[in-house]
Amino acid sequence: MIGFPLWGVIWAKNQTGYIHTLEIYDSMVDVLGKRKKFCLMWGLVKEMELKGYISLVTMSKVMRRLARAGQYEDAIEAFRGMENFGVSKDIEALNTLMDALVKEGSVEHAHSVFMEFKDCMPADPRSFNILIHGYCKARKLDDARKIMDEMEKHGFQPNVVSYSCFIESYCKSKDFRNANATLDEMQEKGCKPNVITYTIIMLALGKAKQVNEALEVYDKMKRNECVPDSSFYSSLIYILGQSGRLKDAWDVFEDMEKQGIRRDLLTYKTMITSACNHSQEDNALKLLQRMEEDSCKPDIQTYAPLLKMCCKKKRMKNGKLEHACFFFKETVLKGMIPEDGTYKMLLEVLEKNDTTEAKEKIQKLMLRAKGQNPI
DNA sequence: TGATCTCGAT
Repeated sequence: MIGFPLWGVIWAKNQTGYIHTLEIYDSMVDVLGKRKKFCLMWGLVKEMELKGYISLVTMSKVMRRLARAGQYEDAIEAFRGMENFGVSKDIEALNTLMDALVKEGSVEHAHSVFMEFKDCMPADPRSFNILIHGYCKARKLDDARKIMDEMEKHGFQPNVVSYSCFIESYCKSKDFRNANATLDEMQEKGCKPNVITYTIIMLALGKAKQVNEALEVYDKMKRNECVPDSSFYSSLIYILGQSGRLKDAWDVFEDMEKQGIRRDLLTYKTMITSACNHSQEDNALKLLQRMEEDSCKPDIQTYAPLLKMCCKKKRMKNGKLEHACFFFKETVLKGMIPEDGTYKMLLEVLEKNDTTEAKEKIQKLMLRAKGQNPI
């Protein structure tokens, strides 16, 4: 019924810890959907139905995968037939469908399905925000505003999420004047911006090379007694690193502990990338060690900048080359596939240095990485 | 809990 590699995935997941049978089934549905094996996916859903295993989580995976494949109508059909599988077709389920349609690129389908069902299930603030998000993402601000008016007509005040969507849209088009105007407007209406709102503006300003303005957002946030989180700090470190203020980036990184904010994978990745971009190899390596001690598991993007930094040095000394090979090996041993570009770069350097043995090792590792990958 | 996220070179 189900191919062998899929069981490999389940087995691998089980190795990482206890998973409830239900979760195993749900993740199988997700994997089949990811591979676009929709016939098998539906077969599994039917099997789950007999065992009474289907929940909204299952159906949301089904709808999300169908939407991702561009099969929007099929995703909507899955919602229509949801009750046949014993999952209630309520506003929560509709919101899940709309969210999947919006995130996979069709706010139009989300809107039409909303119009179809709004009379039989009362919309909640989330329903409206999902559509506002969709239209803002598609840069259709007039449509987003119409949804916001509709939201108010239904007796819901636009909240921090609604406003943040508009702010993000303005930021994407570098219209910081309107982004700030919206920030003022929401406060006038008694809606407090939160850490996500501030992160959106600060990061956008930083990316637009307006570093001082970005740091002003940080001050504004502190004045409004909004507490930063690890995502916010990661964005701040990113901006400081990008603008060449590596010392400040390090200060923020070290300060997090004092503020009682845990450094997560993103924080480490950002700091490692900053260190690599400034060719601080030793510090980058120390960070890698520190993150392991901090029980933070590196992923493929953690090694990419390290590998790149090592390969970049055209006339690489032996020590550096060893490091590069080490990062490559770590990537593969952790079950990830190094990027093709990095792979070619490393091979090129090894060739120049006339190290055939190491080159063969890397080639073998790459084969292993590709063969090991079940998806 | 609906909104943010580090992927660079073109």
